[in-house]
This record gives sequence, C-alpha cells and structure tokens, in this order.
Amino acid sequence: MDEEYVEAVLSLVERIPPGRVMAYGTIAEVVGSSLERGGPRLVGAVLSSYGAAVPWWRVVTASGRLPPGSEVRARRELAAEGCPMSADGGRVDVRHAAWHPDADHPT
DNA sequence: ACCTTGACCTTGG
DNA sequence: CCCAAGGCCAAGG
Repeated sequence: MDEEYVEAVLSLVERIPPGRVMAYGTIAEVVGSSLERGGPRLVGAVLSSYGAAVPWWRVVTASGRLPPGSEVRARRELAAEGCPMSADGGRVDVRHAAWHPDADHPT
C-alpha cells in the first residue's frame, strides 16, 4: 500500500466538515485525479486499515449506507453531528449531506 | 503467476 | 425498496 496514497486519502477525509459525508467513490475520484490510481475499493481498504485516526464515519457508500461492521458507531457519531439521516437512522441522506472539496471553494 | 477477497459502484429483476 | 450479477483495482495467499 503506497504511503503517498494513504496520506492523500486520510488528509482528504480529515477535511470533511462535521455533519457532511463523502462517498468512497467520490474520494477515489478526487484522489485518483491527482495520483492517477486507486478506486472505491482501495479507499475502503485504506480506511479499514489506517483510518482509525480520522473521522471515517463521514465516509459512506454512494447510496448512503454506513460502513459494514461499524454501523452502530458511525450512526451515533453522525447523529451527534446533526447529519441528515433517513427516518430509521440506518442511512445517510446523501442528497443533502454530500460534500465535495471543490464546492467548498475558498474566496 | 493464478486465484480469492474486499469499509465499492451501477444496472437490471 | 431489496437482491443478484458484472465490472472495478489492488492486496494477500
């Protein structure tokens, strides 16, 4: 696993504002556009192994599902941040919570 | 070098 | 809305 790629992913995840989320695939696109490699699955692998120190719960699947195995934890964190969720709280309302670094463009 | 696995994504039933 | 199939890229056995 490339140190460079891992760092790129982790630093991006750290930039996701509280209450907002980013999909694995979106991260793969952003990071991949500069490093020219990787895909959604690789992003997942990175967070799974090295994501403990970053707000990994702000990364969800394209359909708003929470990371398998850590759903309870993620759900609690997101709720505390006021992230828009489905009524049952099992999924994130991606339509309203999705965040993209370019959209956060500085003035 | 080949095959299997995985915190994925999209499309079709 | 849920489930299954194919495509995807890289890591591990």
